[in-house]
Amino acid sequence: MINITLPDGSVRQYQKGINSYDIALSISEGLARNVFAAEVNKAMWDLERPINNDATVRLITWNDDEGKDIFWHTSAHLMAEAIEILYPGVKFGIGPSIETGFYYDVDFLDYAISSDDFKKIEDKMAELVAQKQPIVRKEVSKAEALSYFEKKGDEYKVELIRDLEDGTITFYQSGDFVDLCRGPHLPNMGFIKAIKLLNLAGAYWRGDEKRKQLTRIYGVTFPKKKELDEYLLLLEEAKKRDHRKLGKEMELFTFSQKVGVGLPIWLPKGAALRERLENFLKKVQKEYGYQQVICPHIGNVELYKTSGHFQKYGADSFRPITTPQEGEEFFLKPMNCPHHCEIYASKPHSYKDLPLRIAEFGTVYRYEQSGELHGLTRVRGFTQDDAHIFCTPEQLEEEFCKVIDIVLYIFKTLDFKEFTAQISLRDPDNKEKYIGSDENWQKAEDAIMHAAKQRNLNTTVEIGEAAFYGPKLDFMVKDAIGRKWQLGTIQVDYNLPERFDLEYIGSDNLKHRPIMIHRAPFGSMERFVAVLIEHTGGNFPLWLTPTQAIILPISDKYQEYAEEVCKKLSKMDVRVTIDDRSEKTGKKIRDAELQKIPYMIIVGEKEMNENSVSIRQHGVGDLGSMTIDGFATLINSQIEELLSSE
RNA sequence: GCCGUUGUAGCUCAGUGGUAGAGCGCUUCCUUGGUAAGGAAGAGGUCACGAGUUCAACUCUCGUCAAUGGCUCCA
Repeated sequence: MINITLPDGSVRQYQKGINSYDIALSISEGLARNVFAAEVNKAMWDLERPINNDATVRLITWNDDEGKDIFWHTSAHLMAEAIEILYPGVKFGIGPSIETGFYYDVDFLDYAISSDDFKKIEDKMAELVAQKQPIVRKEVSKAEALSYFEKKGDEYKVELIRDLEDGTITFYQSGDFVDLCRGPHLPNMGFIKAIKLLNLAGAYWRGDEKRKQLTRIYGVTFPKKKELDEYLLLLEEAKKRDHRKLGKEMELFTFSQKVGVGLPIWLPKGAALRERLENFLKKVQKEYGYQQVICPHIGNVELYKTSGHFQKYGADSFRPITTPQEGEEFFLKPMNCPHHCEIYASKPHSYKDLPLRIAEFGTVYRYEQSGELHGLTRVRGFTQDDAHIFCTPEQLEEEFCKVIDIVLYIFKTLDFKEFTAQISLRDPDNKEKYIGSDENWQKAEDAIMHAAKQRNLNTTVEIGEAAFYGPKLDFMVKDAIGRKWQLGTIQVDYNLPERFDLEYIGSDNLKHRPIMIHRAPFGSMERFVAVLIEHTGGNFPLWLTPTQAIILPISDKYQEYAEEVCKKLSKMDVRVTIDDRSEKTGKKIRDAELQKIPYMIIVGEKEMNENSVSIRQHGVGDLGSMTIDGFATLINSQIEELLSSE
């Protein structure tokens, strides 16, 4: 007999050699039906693998993250099996599960494959599911593994096996399809009740753009049809919120081929929205002791040689601008930091001047490969809500905390409720990738960790993701439908102060090197507005939205009164327009609702006589009538309440 | 940059080797209507661009550009 410890701490006795399925069955039949695999002494095991010693066992179902991982990983095998049957001779790369679903990289040889083939593959997968094929694990020696795939002619698997250690290699077989795989897997394919192949893309073998490009097929599966339907609905919802679509519909921004790809053009409504965001941040920053500066859009090549950016990125930048006579070279500004370093260097500093916080909405230009461009989130010209803080080592942590406070205030104001802070540290085994002394790195990393802890941030740590000049903290927010976006960033930099030879006189009357903090709470205006559009679905908060209210006269007879109301409200800082078309009220309401305008003001005979307005709220309905002043107060107090809730 | 897909009216999209279509929007007229679509008429297109095949190309082929889904990249 062996002792099995379950997650609730209870210990049960079983015959030696029992498997996790039978353990599940001994608990309940329902559990046994739903269990995929088990965590045995912290390792993931297949259900049917016998347990011969005392162990701690956690049964894994769909409700566990590991369960989804197993489910989708098995689904990748299922798809590969179907593909192998339909396209004999194809070769397989890797086929992992991903955050939602799975993919498999396939070398389709001479087969021409397109999304039209998905139906065929899905049908074959369903057919295999109906057979409830068992998935069988087999331990093989490295020699056996190599010989199998060499014989099969699959050089990708052979390459993978070469990197593995003998004695750790397992195969998984379903039907005639055999794959190199660590597992674990579902006990059989019968669990996979709903299948959808989503898209198809090129993907380099092992992510190396010099190597062969395989065809990657993405798919998603679920244990219940209903869950697939819900997922597809979510995709629909995401499509509706797409900032590129809404940005066009709401006339916020546009692109022009003649102006150039990846160069967003802000239309009046979008520009006004952006300006409100900028003013909001400027006001906050002023309270935190920042000073605004303005720098030119180009910089002499020497500036970037000093900063080191020329050496690192010069070849991948827009080509330099040269003067016709003197042969000077300028680069379009790809970041604001070197300019700001020169501002610091423009006069001597005492420790009493620090921290110096200089801020700029700085427009920068970066060459991005054409295939990278995406709406407002990846562009070639954008404006950073940038600032650089020059401080003493003693001030670093406090300054860092203050930046976190600004970011938290912004998130709160803009209703981003869920977020995590990703702390990127350097890879200690790869120190040559970074510059600066161990001591400084240690100090900077400690400062970030302490600051994050002090502000109670929910953090994740990524080793090796630091910038080459220092560690950083990036905020990842979850939007209203659960998608993750990277927004603000805070970085600690020991490098640029060194390169620009920046210094201050300390209390000891000696020269010291300041530390620089780079920070952009929004990231960039473009990216932030894009995320805001997708987060709100275009229903911006009242203080930001382009049009806060629209006046709908019941008929042309009340046009004059409508104009009077419009004038009065505008004077009280309400952004209001009039729908003066000769349409019925129902039509005007419908259009205003579709335009996502927060308030509709209906005026007719009754309102004109009473000198009042009838209000309808977007997505809510009729709010009844009130005075014009009353409505302006309603709107302005709502905004005030939100913006003063620090 | 690489692989796949797409490109028809301002927008969303049908369509065919033989004179270019719908809905919405726009203009004009009728209607003056009280909380999600009143009616009629009209304007609007080098079918992304360039070559080729053909008696004939928006349609087929090739190329270019752009958008798009990924990959790689992201100071």
